[in-house]
Amino acid sequence: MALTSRQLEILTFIQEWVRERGFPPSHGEVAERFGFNRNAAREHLLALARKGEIELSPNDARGIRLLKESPPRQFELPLFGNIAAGSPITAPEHAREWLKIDPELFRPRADFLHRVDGDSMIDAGIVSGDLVAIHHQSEAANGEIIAACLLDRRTGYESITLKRYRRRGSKVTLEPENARYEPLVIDLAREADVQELPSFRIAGVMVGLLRQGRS
Amino acid sequence: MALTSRQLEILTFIQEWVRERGFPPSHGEVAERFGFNRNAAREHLLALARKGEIELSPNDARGIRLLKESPPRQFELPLFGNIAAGSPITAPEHAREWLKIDPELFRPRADFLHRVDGDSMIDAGIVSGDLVAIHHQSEAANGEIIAACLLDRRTGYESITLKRYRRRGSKVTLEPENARYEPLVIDLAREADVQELPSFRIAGVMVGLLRQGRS
DNA sequence: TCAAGTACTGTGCATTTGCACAGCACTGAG
DNA sequence: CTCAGTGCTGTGCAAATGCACAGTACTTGA
Repeated sequence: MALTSRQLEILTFIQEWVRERGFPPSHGEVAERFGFNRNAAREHLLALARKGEIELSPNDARGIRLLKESPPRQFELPLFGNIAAGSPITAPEHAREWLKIDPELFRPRADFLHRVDGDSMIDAGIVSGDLVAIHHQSEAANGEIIAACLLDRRTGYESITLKRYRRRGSKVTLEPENARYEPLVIDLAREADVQELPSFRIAGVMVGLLRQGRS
Repeated sequence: MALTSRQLEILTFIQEWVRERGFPPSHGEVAERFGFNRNAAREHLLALARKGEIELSPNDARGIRLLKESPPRQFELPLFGNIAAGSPITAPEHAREWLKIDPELFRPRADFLHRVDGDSMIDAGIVSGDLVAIHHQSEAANGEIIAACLLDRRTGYESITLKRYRRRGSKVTLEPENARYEPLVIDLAREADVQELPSFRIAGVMVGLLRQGRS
């Protein structure tokens, strides 16, 4: 049986409510949202139940179950910007936004996304604006693309850049994938003593890429 | 913080309850299940909230949101291979596999994924093995990257390739993004009469890209 | 030994909630 | 014209619900 436009409005409201809060609204909350009586809300719910859209559990507060499109609560991944103050830059609180994407889509699991800025990795097929999926780990194998976390000692700000990682002894090379850019060389031994060079740590390794757009 | 065995029991109970009924249990229902006081249930819920397993909405009946575990059903997209018999190649039945990814992650919505084979689009940052998200539509603007569906009249097989689309009058050019490859030119006017050239249609336009892997 | 955390019982209370019953106005089909 | 269905208002109530406060008992790490 087809829904009226009013009933569809109410069904949509319930679906959104469940997605945002994890539990269904009460009669009163439906009524408040649409500016009508609690009993009107109840009758709408009964109508939606008659039409097979929802199931009502009698006498139970918020006893609404969505039947058709099971509320698609999805996995989400935090997207981080380039710069953040303090430690650690990849804490969930610093997330700019959350994208609905299953972390298990990547192997190993992705822990966060990082938006690429610039063309320094273009020869690896990574263009500006791409979202790189990162698995959080503090070590990497030679040749892997990593999210490197660089600390500017003067300002105290951390920034994340994508680079290909190579290490020989205490010398770490962060290589761009673009002939027009120079590799960054960091000596971990010197780093330990002197406090002048930008400190560096591995935020994670690249496990995938997401591009949103037509080109 | 780790959960105690009792807390895990209660968390599992809530998860099962939500899966079976579509809404969370009340304090009293938790208490009834385990045979203890309503207030004991409340304290368990507070503990689970402290430990980040759930989120409690104050003063709301059944105001429990499950944070960690997410119910199974997610949006999925069909992944098509390169070659398929008969028409239409992008029918869901022909899907090789389904990936858990939200179609609404892309704008406009993605309808299917296509695995890229070869390096003909490398200058657009699309490498072999990438999964290209395609929005199903039969027309495209000049300069857009499309999934072109080519029909081999001799064998009757269709194949999908990714190309940049340009049209001048009845002449359609499908351009690779790699200097080492030649564009494919199709004359729709001639196409209509003669039956020798490979027929072509637009399967959809590219709306995004997904790469699974470290490089 | 002390403090903190876990794991309960027990009481009481203001609010919320589902639900029932009584109406009213409008619409579209038979 | 009638009837069923939709879409509301308004009142009232018993039960359910979250929550605060007061206790008790056990365990565990400092």
